[in-house]
Amino acid sequence: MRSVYRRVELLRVIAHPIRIRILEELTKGVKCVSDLEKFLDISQPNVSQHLAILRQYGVIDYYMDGRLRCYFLKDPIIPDILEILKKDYIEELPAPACCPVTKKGKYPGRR
Amino acid sequence: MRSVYRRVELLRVIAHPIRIRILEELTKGVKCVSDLEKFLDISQPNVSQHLAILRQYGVIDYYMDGRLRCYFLKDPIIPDILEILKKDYIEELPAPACCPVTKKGKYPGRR
DNA sequence: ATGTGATATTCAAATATAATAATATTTGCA
DNA sequence: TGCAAATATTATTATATTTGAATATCACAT
Repeated sequence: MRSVYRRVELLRVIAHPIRIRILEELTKGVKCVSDLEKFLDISQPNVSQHLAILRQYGVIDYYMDGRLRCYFLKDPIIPDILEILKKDYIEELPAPACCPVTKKGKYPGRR
Repeated sequence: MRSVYRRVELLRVIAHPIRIRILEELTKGVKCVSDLEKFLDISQPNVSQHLAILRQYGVIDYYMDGRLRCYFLKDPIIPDILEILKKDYIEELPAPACCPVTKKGKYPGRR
């Protein structure tokens, strides 16, 4: 069982609007830098910077096709996370049984 | 279907080692600030700051029990994310069929 | 070998985030 | 009413992240 805390780093890397868009795009298939550049509508160096970060943490990788760098998803956690982010949660979690009551002795395991 | 990008903000909020620990602890049940303070072994104001951030984004909420603020999980996405973070992924994603080949015409949907 | 297209790297400036220290607020109780 | 426990808020400082601009690299074609 992998430590959750080693994965927090991964979350930080994913938790950026541009990088999430890159990852979503890559779930659809291989993309080269200039395609991502058009899709994201940001500067080429900035695309490369984000790709470098994602690659540095093992989230993505690439292969060469001529002079194109073809990036693809590598970390299998990504599709799972993206799926959860898309999921529609309508209900909040059930509040603890004691919740609405503001009296003593209602905090389980204390007092 | 909720927008992924509204959720990126949520990811950013979660993607912090202390806040992840708080959330993990809260999956086990209601906790008050001083209990979290002991558990996390950081200053009380810092605990409150992290709790404030989590609450601000609707991730957690609290009820009062005497002078205790009893915090609990509110956003139902949290247990799902924590579960995925704990999951043990052994295999990388299958590389694209063209991957090892470094020749022209291997980038699907291009050239 | 040289030029060009595709992409990466580096640096600096702007901005955001985190932790610490100090102080304030709130609540129950004597 | 006034004190103390529990918690929140604010300001400050330190650090990290993001972006843009400029430049460098690398691979192929000529």
